[in-house]
Amino acid sequence: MNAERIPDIIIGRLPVYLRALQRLSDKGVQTTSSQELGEIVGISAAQIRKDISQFGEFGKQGTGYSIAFLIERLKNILKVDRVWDVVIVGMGDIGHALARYNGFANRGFNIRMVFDNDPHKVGDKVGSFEVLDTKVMAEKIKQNKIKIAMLTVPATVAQEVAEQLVKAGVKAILNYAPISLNVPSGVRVQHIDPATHLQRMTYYLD
Amino acid sequence: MNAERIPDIIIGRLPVYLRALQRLSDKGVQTTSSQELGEIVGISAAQIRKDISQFGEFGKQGTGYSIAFLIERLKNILKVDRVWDVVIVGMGDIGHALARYNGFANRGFNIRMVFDNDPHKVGDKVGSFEVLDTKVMAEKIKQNKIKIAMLTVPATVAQEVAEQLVKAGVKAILNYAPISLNVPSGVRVQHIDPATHLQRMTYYLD
DNA sequence: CCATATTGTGTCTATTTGTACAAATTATCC
DNA sequence: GGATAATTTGTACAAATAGACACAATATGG
Repeated sequence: MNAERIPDIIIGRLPVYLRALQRLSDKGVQTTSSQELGEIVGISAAQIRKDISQFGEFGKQGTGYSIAFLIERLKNILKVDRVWDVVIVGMGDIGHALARYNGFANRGFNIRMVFDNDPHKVGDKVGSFEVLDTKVMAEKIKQNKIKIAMLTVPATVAQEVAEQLVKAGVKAILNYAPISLNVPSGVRVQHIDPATHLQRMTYYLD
Repeated sequence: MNAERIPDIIIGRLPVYLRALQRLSDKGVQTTSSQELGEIVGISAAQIRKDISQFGEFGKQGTGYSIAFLIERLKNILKVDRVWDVVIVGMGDIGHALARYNGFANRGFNIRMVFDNDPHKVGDKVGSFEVLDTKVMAEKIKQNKIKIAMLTVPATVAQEVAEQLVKAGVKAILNYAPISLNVPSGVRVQHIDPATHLQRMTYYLD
């Protein structure tokens, strides 16, 4: 294992490899090559070999990679060989969809609690969760030492809520609000904004 | 205007700048600087100046950038100075949320039709849309010359549906299914997968 | 008219990707 | 069963891309 700092761009590709490998594994495939994996995820074989080799020699010349082993290593590297508790803040349509999504469990995440500030929603059931009041959010997050939040509140309050989350100890925010969040260093943010993603593609259309 | 090919990494930042500028504009601000914009979006001022200057000299030394003008230029560059028709395929929770989301209209996109293959859903109303049968999807897309689709179907059928979309003339797909889509060159794909985004952050947590 | 602000860009440095190949493994052939 | 061909990794090296830095040139404001 190389002790040097790994560039974030490589870290960003690992979950994509992992997802493809898990899919292969589910189909019963035992072994793959950088070539095959590259074709699946649309990345050059050399790139994949180089990315993986940052963390050790996981492959075998002539044979390729054991899928089960590589999955195990990637999960360990990405720290998803454990289960992370996650909260969702904002029970609008997107919050609803995320709360009911069953794709988190086998990828290292457990939705633990969901919050909203609307008195009409607090107490409602969404999926298997009872909506909790944002007033008790900081307290609950601290109590349960939760480090990850998905933020699905309106843009107007997103920055403010993000600050509450950070203050309560959250270190990673998946932000669905269409604004750039400002957070202290040490806190990671990923942005999901469909319009932004679409605008990134229209440049290439006629 | 520079005629050279612009790197995709720069194109990817422009929608983020645009979003921040529109937010400033909504607040009534007239002028900004690379410095200020950089603080908002978390990118260095030099980077922003260089990105913008790829397309022309839009700023003024000593003063900064006229927000209205810069918005206009960025919209033009990203080709969102027009309105793009978009279809949504898959009326599960995420499809529902997108169909009812009102954040597309003022960012260059008009949801035109929504599809599902479930006979129980076809004919239902979702937001202001009547759910159409996937059987007529290719035909409708061709008829209306639609170039952009949001794909919110289960992973098991996502590749297959993507191929139908491409065959019908779609050139840009926003993919919510947790798989890497394989599409011909000339077709753009952006992936939105919350678990993948979360896994990109857990690496940095303790 | 001087102090301050701010752009656009040339230069340098760092990062990222591509290419090629030795080394190791497996498959095939006779 | 031994020789040969085909795979495939990990990495050294080269090329390409991206980002940081610095500053001349220009604008504004008292």
